[in-house]
Amino acid sequence: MVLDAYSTACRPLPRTFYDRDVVEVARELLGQYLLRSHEDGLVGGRIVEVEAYLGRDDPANHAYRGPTRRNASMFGPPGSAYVYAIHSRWCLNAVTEPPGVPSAVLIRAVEPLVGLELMQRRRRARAGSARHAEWPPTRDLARGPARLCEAFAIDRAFDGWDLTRGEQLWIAPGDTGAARFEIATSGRIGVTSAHDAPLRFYIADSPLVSKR
DNA sequence: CTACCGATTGACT
DNA sequence: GTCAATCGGTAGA
Repeated sequence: MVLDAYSTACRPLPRTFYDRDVVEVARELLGQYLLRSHEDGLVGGRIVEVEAYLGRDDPANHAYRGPTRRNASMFGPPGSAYVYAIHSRWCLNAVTEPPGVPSAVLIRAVEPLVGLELMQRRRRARAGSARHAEWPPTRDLARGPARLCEAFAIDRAFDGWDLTRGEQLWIAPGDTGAARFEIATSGRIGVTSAHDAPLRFYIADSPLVSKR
């Protein structure tokens, strides 16, 4: 029945999902669905690329030197969002492990599935008008952590948001049965320290990851 | 208050 | 592959 399928697909992952080792959560977030409801409409897609930021001894983590105003939500409960700005753009993380442990998973790329037109309108709105009508191509709508936030209308207002509420912004179970896809691993993108730590994970055969 | 820098992107060679 | 726009966060005077 359609409604059953819809409500199942939209039920948020529980807090226990996030209350585990950050690397474990990062790998298991691959294949789950990121959803965003808004008065303008619903957008959603499959998470295909993530990075883990460790709660201890990770110099690339924003919380490495202790709590600040910006990283406060990383110290909050598992299942919270940590949204930060870089170069005038927003990026989304899911906070993991018990409160006080500042670990989080950066969502780096989503395969757009629902609300493609709305995503494109939002992306074009920021980029301005001097562009070809086909821009951006569907595969680029949410490929990259800041593009994804643009397409999903995620900004500072969602810093600290409870992703387990199932409202406005949440993550729902996806197509994650064992052996559905292979997970590839690499160093994290863009970081200036701990560049080689194997903490980036992506769906191996996806053409939608932000870099190869 | 000022100075520096970045978990990025888009344009360009 | 290279490079700069652009601005919030942070550290330090």
